[in-house]
Amino acid sequence: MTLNQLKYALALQKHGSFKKTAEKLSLSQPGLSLQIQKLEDDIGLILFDRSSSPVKVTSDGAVFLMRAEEIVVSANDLRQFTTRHRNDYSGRIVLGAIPTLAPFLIPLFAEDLQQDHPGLKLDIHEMTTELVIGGVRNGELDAGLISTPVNLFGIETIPLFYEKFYIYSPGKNEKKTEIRLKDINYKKLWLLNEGNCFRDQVNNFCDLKEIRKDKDFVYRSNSIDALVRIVDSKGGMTILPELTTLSLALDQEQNISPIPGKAREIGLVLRKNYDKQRFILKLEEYIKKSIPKKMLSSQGMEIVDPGIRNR
Amino acid sequence: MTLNQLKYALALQKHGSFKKTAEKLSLSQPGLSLQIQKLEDDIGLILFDRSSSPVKVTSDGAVFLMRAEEIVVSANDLRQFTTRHRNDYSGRIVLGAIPTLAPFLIPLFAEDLQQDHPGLKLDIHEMTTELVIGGVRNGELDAGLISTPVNLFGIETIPLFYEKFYIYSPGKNEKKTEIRLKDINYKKLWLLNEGNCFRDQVNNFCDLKEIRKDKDFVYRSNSIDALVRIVDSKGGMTILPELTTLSLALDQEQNISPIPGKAREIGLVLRKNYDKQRFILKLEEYIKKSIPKKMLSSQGMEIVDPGIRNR
DNA sequence: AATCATCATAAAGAAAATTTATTACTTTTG
DNA sequence: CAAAAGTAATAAATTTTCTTTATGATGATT
Repeated sequence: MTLNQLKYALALQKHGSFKKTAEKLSLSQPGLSLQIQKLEDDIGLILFDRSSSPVKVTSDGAVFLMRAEEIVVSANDLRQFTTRHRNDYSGRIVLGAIPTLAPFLIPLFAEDLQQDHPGLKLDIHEMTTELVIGGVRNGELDAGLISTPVNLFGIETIPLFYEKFYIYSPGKNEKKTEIRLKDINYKKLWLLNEGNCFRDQVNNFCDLKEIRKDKDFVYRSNSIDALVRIVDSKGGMTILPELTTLSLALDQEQNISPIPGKAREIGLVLRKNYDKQRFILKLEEYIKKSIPKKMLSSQGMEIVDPGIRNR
Repeated sequence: MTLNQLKYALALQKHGSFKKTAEKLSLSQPGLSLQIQKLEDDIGLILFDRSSSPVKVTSDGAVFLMRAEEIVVSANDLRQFTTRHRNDYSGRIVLGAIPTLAPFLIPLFAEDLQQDHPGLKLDIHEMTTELVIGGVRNGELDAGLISTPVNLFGIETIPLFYEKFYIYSPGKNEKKTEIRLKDINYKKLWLLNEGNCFRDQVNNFCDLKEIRKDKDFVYRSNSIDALVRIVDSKGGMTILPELTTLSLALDQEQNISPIPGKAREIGLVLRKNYDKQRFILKLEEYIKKSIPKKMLSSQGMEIVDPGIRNR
């Protein structure tokens, strides 16, 4: 007794002829005939009296088909429900994101996403990479936005886009072209607090040991914005990820120059086989839609390792 | 989305592990895995989170499976209903039967049938073959008990058993062995009224033209019993079908001798593909059960044609 | 780290559904 | 009454689907 057999029998009841019904079902006449026979055989009752034309439902058949119809209707309802539900993203996504990314990325897509899916609540927490991963692991977070690659047990990564590194140094900047790493004046370099993976990544291509520990002014921050403000007022330079530069004021934009050949990868992390995977894929879609297209590929640049140790 | 897939998914929800569930379903683990994947693919929702052990139902899955369960339960109910209904023979069967058969056959099985199926009402009408066939054709009768074979459009025949012919002639019967046809004394032969197929059949092997029309006593009857009673009182002889002889009194049994090599076939007739076929098959079962076993086969005897003209 | 357990994937095999061709009945028509 | 037409059943072949065996990947346990 299969759902199809029930559907066939109901159609036959409705149309009254094997031939016509088979056509309606886009099925051959023997195909229908055989399935009806199989059903009758299975349930041990004769459903149709084929002697008359149109085919007549037997008394047994009438009772059976009444109940069969309920089942088929329920099944159709359920199918409808799934297609509706498939496009329904009502719910809450709790997201962890690193501070060098969140304030610049979230505004790019949050508006559109909420417009298209009003039922979807985004709950975003700024935190370090380590905390993001911990949160994803223990289920406090539905997903994380961090610099990848990571290779951890039970964690799945979806790469999103690639950010070049920029030097920000205001004032008398002679050549607005690409700057070479050796041009960096470590004595005047301001960087994020330790614990930020962005600082670790910078350490991959700058020798931060050169930074003088005996500066007369120290400012510890996890915020890129704060850093820029410091540089603007006190001079010197800092290093910015690409997304940051998109929201700079016009006069500030004068002060940036790209560091060639290197980029960090930004990705979504989540538990493997995750419950709300469907939601996260929707998130991915909207993030990618909001990012400048050229940032979606690494364009052959070296991906700077975020230095997340395994396990 | 098939009933089986829904059943599988529900079982998986219940048991929490693909391996265990597959065992319970007597299915291989990949078999189950594949079917679940197919279902998820079909409905476009992920039902199970395989990352944890035991496997966990997703939020989407929980809603889906709740509704799926209703469907599966309904389907199981329907199946139960059919098996119960299959053994339920409540209803009425309207049966036409020829007078040379009905009074001797019906008592043999009616008791048992009604005992086993108290809901079944037998409604039996004695009538000629012609009327039986007409009644079956136009639906007034559910089936008929007549002497077969018949070969008529829209009429199906189920052969039941074979009756030998007996000569009944009381008194000074010398040889109780088989009698030869030429021994028949036509002047003393009593027969049924015209219109009875039994008379027609006798006509097949006796020359009824020999019967004197100018008898001084004429008795027209459709009843075998009446005939026997006449013969008992007035002498002479008659011809009886085999079933009749089963209910003769002991002293009457002395008076019978079989006519060798000839028999009439008794069968059920009904409309082809008939609504209540199931009931008729049950009837067949009980009739055959009640008849002496040797009568169930024709044993190489010539089947005397009941002379039913086609169409 | 090595073993164990569980699920996914691939390929082969078995079973079921479906199709085309044909036959058997009836009904309709000439 | 016979020939033609229409409808469903049956047979055989084909396609599709389900299921199994074998294997690989991943995460938990020791």
